[in-house]
Amino acid sequence: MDKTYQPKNIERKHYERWEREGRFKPQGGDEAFCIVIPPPNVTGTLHMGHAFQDTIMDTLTRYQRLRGVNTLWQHGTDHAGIATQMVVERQLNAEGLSRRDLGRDAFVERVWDWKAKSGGHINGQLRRMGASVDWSRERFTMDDGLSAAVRDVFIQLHEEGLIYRGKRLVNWDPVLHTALSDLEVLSEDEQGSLWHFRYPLADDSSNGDETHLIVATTRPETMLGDTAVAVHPNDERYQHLIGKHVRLPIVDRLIPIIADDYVDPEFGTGCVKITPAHDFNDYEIGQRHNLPMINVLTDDAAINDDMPADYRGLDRFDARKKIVAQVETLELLEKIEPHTLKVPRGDRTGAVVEPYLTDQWYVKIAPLAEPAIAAVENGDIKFVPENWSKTYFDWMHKIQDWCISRQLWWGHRIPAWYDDNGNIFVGKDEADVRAKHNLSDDVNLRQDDDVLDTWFSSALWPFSTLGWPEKTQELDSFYPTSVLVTGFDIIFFWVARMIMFGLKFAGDVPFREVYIHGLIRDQDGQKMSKSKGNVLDPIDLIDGIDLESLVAKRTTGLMQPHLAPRIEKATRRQFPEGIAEFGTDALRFTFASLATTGRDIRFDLGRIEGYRNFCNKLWNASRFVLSTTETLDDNQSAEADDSLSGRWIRARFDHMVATVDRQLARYRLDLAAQAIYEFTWHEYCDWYLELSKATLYDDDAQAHAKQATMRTLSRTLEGLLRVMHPFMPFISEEIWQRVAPVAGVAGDSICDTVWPQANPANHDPSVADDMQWLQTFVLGVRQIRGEMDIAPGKALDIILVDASADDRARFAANKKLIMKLANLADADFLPAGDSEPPSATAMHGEMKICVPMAGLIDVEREIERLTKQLGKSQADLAKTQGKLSNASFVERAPADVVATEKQRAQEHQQQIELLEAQLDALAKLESNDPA
RNA sequence: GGGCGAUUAGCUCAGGGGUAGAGCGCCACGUUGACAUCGUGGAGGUCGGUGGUUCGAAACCACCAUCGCCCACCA
Repeated sequence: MDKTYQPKNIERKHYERWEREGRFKPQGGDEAFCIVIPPPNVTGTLHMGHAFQDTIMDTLTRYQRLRGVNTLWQHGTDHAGIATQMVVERQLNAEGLSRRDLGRDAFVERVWDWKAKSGGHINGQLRRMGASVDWSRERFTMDDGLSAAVRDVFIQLHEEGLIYRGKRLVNWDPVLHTALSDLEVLSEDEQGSLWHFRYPLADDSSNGDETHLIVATTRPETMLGDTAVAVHPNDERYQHLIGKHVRLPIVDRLIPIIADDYVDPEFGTGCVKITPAHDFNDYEIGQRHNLPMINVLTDDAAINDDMPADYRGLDRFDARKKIVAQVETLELLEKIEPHTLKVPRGDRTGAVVEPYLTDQWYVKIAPLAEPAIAAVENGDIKFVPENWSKTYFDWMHKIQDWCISRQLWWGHRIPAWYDDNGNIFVGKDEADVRAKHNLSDDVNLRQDDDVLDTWFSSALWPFSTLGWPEKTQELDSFYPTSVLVTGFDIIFFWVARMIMFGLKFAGDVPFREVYIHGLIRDQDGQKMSKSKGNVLDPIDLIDGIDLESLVAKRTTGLMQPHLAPRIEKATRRQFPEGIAEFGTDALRFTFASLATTGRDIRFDLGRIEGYRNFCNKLWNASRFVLSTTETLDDNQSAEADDSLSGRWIRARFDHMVATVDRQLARYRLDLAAQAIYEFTWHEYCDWYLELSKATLYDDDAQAHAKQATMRTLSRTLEGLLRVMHPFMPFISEEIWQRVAPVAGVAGDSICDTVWPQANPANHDPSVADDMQWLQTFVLGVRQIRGEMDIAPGKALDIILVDASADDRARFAANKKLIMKLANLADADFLPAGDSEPPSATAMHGEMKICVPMAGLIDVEREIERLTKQLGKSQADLAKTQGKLSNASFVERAPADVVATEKQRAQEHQQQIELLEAQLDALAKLESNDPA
């Protein structure tokens, strides 16, 4: 083995072999475990969020697989309608073409080409992450099977009246020329203005003094479509005007003054212009009052040809300026106030979205939402952490009908056909429609141009990927799936819709649990984004990247090129040496360690470096184990190490495994990882491995003792590798293949092993006590050494004073171990009657471990050291006595707590006496010292 | 306007009614036969604030402060 851990030498070969040997396929077993991957966009690349999420899913999957459970991690990709179409359109634009130049069929073909060309990229990256998805079952949302599922669902919902077509106000993206669902619209505060316009009262409505009403608006250009002015029904100022009319400026149309509760009399002037075709509230008011709806815009959000000639074809924002100017010219501009308002933008294009009147398809959601709410309420589905269910409920309880049609070309085309009279027929295809409705061939049919929202097919993912609507073996075995691992950002987009559709079509919940993880942010808590230039590529963390390449990567292809210098500067400051190669296992272990219950996760490079070091530690411990084995005979026949340390490490191993089991069951990968780290470094390496040297390097030790030590050393490591494997698949496999033969375990791959089971025989409290005694002894000597700056290489002579029979027995039993770990040259009990030499002292219960000073130790420093300890003991005693002197504590606290406290007081008291005596002796020594 | 979360060591974060934990960083010593991507020892926190519950609160409750996120139609 190399002296240092080199991840790049080991990762690919193992993955290729696992995949070749089909190790990720379901392998039987009565119990089943299934995760469906949240399908990444087919043309996407792996980002930190994916890498994190995939690590969690892979760890859970490999864990279950090792446990002998029939395990499937179902993989696939999403066609991502809008995102993919935009990518390809951008390419076309670069060639000076638009999708309309190509036409629909050619364009869609071109997207398929693009998918074929770049669709595999993220799969390659998933392999680098070690993801053990079953590649043989990979699906794509536009596969034939999945598309058929989409059609079936659409048809059934339509037949049940749960899908309908209607002319409604929708969120219109004027760049993409498509409707968006509410969820695809993001509203941010932006600085705008509130324009106050005077709307003159109609002649018969004014009464001398009163000549106009003042309305306030943030969207002046929509006034062209105003069909009323509304006031609050109880607003005294305007009572007398309700039912009268104003004359709409510019357009010169008479519009009524109506009364509606919606109006807040406190805001602005208490008069609201009503534009039913361009505002969601106004739309509802328009419905209530039977107002006409006047559309003023085109698909591009320019003023349409029904409007006054001066405005036709003007972009909405140019029209706004012109309207304001004209209103001012007409002396109807009361004032302009600065105003902060929410501006709705499309989540993909960033374009300001317009409420726009169009024909769209909708899912009637309430009947689907009801059982979906119940499933979470009654515990059929559990959110982890639990409080996300509240977020889910909040949204589900006020859920609106879902607009599912998109005016795109890339996606599942809506299976609806129209005849020349506008009748709608829904079916699998044209032939099916004709057959179902007895339409003869001379009836002209035209398929709906729209495609479905991508999330419509995503909603079917847990069952469509398993073969639905066919009744497959996979559905039978794996549905409902075990757990969905996802971020909170798509609870509404995806999780809720899967629950609704799963219950409706697959007859059960799609998953038993939903594990919601946090979002990966950068080290400052900023969201990672290209425009901020703070993106880390998981693959760069695995392979490393030099500074120049990193700078180039972060500064090319920016939407706002002017940010490049700033990004470059920040990157050079943060990564003066570029990014080192950490390897997949270190990255995965970092993600596991960060997988806490919080929402945000700051990705700190220090952590991954630490876990790379951890890998190296494991690597070298394994080198030690293997190199030692070489020098020994075959140890297969040897009994396990039955000494104190051997029994102790086995007990600690069991304890660690139990912790990992417990924490994985509750998705606390961080605590599971911590238990592995702690055991590996601080128990196995720091103690057992060092203790083993006392036997292995001891010329006097019996051969069978060495064999036994060797056996426990190698078997513990082998078991540890199995526990590590779900977290760090590569390094565990690499080392396992070398260690397994030594540990007497057969198999070609660590994937063939089974998860370790605790052995109750390993639990012996006396072992823990004895080991604790040994550790305290060694630590006592080390502390003197450390605080006195005695070189670690200097072997010490010590004298043990006031040792009890117990101490003597324990010392005798473990003398060689202690001598080795504390690096002692000699250790003797003080003969009865002798007085102890001047020493630095460690208290071990009632026993004193004395390091004679002779030439080594400074009296003053020892006094200082013990005084510090004394102070601490005194403070502790005071605290304990404070409690014990409190009558109600003694009376009301549980007996065992009081007993513990009493014992503590006694121990502190004893420590204090010993320390005081020792300090006394040192003080005398010092005063006698002529120096 | 509703809802959720956070506030613990210099930094990143666990924990949780019974004497405050980890990793990184820091200080000192050290190249002893797995590992300097290391070893040994050490320093460092009145657990955001104020009240309350309790024998006991960093933990539970209330309020407050600061920060963050989600949802919502105030023109």
